[in-house]
Amino acid sequence: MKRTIVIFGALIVALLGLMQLGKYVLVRDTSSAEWIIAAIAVAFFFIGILINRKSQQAETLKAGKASPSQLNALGLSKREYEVLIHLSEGHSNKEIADLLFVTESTIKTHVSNILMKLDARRRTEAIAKARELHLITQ
Amino acid sequence: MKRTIVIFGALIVALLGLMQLGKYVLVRDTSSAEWIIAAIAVAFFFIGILINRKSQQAETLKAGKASPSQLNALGLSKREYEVLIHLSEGHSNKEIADLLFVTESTIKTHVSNILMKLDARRRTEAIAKARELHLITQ
DNA sequence: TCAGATTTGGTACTTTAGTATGAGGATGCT
DNA sequence: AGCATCCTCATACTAAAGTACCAAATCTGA
Repeated sequence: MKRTIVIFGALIVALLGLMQLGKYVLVRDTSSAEWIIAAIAVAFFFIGILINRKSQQAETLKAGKASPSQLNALGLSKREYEVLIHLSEGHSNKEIADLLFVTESTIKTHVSNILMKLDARRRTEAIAKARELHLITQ
Repeated sequence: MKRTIVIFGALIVALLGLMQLGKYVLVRDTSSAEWIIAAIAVAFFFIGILINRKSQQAETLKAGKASPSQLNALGLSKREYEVLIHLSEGHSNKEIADLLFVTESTIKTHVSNILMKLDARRRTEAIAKARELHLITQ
């Protein structure tokens, strides 16, 4: 999260720098100014998507209702809990990977760790145990 | 998804329009050009957030859709329902087979039928849907 | 700032799950 | 008795899941 702020700050600085550059370019060549503005617009468009994506991941965590102490007792990390939630929703490893913007490999690692920590041999057993422990609501 | 493309296209057109406007403004006053660029950047930043949020809302909608319950309506047989219960308890096909004194083959057939009738692609998805339909308690 | 935990990702396998298809016996309804 | 449905089981695959190790980049708490 800290890194996001740093990156965003750097982008602001970069934008200001571009503006200083623009002072000399814009007055001379109007057609190239169009491209610079377009680039800035597109860049910020995607930055908006990225930042929003980050914050929505945080919301997903808050949505699940498990106390940090509970997770701590089991040794489940934040990310692992997040995967566990998607698991209980019936998603495949590939689907979870796409939802969290990582590879299927990563999800397999997380799932393996979840199974170990919940002492389960299958994802369905992990879901059942998580429900018993009230890690999952509904 | 089509609408997203249309919206994005409209934004591009709007950007081009702004540029045409910029041709007359920028060349005259350089300091105001900075503000225009900043405004465009900020605007696209939030547009990025909005579009991203729209697409995520659509996914959420698809996920939550409950249809009329009861076994009969779904066409689930008694035996299939029995298997479904064991499924939700986290048992493997082999374990369920032993619990019900039949072969794993038989359980596979039952599970396949359950998946078809619940319109699920995985046992975990079937469990999630069965829970939504209150076929499974707790 | 440094160690330990977390997150991510890969390769190479083994094991379960799930699909498609067919088929015989049991059951219930008319 | 006849027909539909259910339950059972099998074979032969394909597709996911899961295991075991390893490795590197990040984060976090002292």
